[in-house]
Amino acid sequence: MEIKIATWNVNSVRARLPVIIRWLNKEQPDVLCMQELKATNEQFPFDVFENLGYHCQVNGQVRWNGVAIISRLPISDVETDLSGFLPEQKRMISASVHGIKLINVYVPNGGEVSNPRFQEKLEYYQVLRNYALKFNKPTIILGDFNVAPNDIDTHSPEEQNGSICFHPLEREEINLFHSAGFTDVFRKLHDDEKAFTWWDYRAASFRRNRGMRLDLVLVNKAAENLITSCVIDKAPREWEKPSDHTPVIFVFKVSE
DNA sequence: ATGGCCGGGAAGCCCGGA
Repeated sequence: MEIKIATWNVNSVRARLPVIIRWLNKEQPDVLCMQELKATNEQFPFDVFENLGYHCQVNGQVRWNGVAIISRLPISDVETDLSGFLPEQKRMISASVHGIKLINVYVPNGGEVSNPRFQEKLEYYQVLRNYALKFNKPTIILGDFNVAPNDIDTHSPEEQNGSICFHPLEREEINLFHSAGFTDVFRKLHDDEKAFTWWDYRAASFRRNRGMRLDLVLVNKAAENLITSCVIDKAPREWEKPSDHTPVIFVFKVSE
């Protein structure tokens, strides 16, 4: 049996609802992890997704942030507390689906490198890593990491080096995930493909393909060899009223 | 060749995003 899982920063679940529905109908994922809901739990359109056959687990807040897991398979062991870190910012929801631990994250952007929020962003990676290491089962951290890990993951590495989402200190945090046993599965399966998941709304960035690969799927050793594919679906970035991010889809093979 | 956006909540602007 194969489970099709996706991650997508939708940039407002309410503004994006027609695009999300169209995409679910096209791709038929078993699980979709969403970030940047920009909605409270009360504002989340449960009925729409439930009518499409999805159970919904939501960690929302007013105006900013917010994450959700929707799944056609049963969801259990839901957690929304990331070790007590930044409790007022709803950026994480984890759950078990068919024996797999999914940790859905929206890492802080950090503002500018000079901003105090940048240090908070660096700390977020460390807290997330320690949180992920506590699960003794196939574990997948997926979502918007707000960093392009390497030169190949951004449009102009020389010009962007040191700026937000491509700072050496941020990229080093991704290396520390690797040291902790987590593999960037898209990069493992496509070692020389320059592919992006985000393009700025401004400056015709999508048409000029000035993007970054900010949305990652990191898997531990117990999960690594069970993933048979991982692709970036650029299609919904071309649709009317798109998110500035596009989905990353992977397939997980399970027994029975 | 170049680059001028988008969303929410409160209010007719501001903050945040990356």
